[in-house]
Amino acid sequence: MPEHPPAPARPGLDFAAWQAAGFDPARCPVRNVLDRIGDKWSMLMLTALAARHRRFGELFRVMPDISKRMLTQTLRDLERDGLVTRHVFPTKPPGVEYRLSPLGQSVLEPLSALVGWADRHFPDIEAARARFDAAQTGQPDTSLIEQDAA
Amino acid sequence: MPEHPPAPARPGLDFAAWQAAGFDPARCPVRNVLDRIGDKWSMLMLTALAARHRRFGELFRVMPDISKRMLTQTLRDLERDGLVTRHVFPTKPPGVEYRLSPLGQSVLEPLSALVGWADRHFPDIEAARARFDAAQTGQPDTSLIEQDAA
DNA sequence: CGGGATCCAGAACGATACTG
DNA sequence: CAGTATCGTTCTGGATCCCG
Repeated sequence: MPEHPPAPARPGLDFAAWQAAGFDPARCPVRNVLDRIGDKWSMLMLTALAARHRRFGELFRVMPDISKRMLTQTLRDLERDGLVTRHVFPTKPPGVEYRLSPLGQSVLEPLSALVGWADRHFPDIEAARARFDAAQTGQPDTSLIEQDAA
Repeated sequence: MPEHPPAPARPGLDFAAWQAAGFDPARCPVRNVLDRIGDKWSMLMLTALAARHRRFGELFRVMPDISKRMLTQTLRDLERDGLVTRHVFPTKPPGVEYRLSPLGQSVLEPLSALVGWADRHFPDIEAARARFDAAQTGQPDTSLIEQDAA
């Protein structure tokens, strides 16, 4: 395999125009959204709430290794961003239920695309990591040095 | 049940089956992938390389507020995972060029879906944040307390 | 049961200086 | 030009205790 062309500018992607427009580092939507769902638990939380609403305690069973602190905080943050709604039942021991809002439902679609990609290509990534790490401990493998500049 | 249905289990989403299968917390593909592109710069880096390959110095211009350290580290991590490839030209001052690998190209599609969602719904999120923060500083707004348990 | 408050360890990140 | 090395800071998240 010689090498892939210098990036064919795939159709349907407006990345070029998007980032060439010169974004403001601070109020970039991608930053804002990624800072939310990019943390350790938010994405898992959204998938946990995708099928149906859950009680606080239920979420512990679904997410085995989360701490109570992070469970609360993640839910608060998602609630603040309008992705989940909180419903309190003033019963004997109080019960609290969390649901995805319509906005939260709408993020499931792009999210499922990413999850699907992760599932399909995770073996590739693991293989790439193994190759890379092996190349570091062994000889540097200079086979991909180019011969001429652009 | 008078309120909106308990999550209609949207078509095309296998979240229920996926997370109900009882994932292993450690080797969960989502965790692994999110730990990579979920950091501060990886996603921006991928979009910067989407249109065409770039030199190291070019990436500074595209990403105004990244530090040299993080630029290097992010590129290394992406290279390790096989998403970008590194091409060295042994010219007078050495030149290094970064490209998306085929694997890296393939992630642009789910990524663009997420970026598109972020762009479209960012106003909604900002509005939700404003509402939430206003409710905290003002009176707690108990209007959404339910009247009966499940 | 469903939290909040506090403390602390480690990871992520930025700034700076030095190198081939 | 394209990094590496080191340091210091900030941020994240886990543990623990307390409360209605």
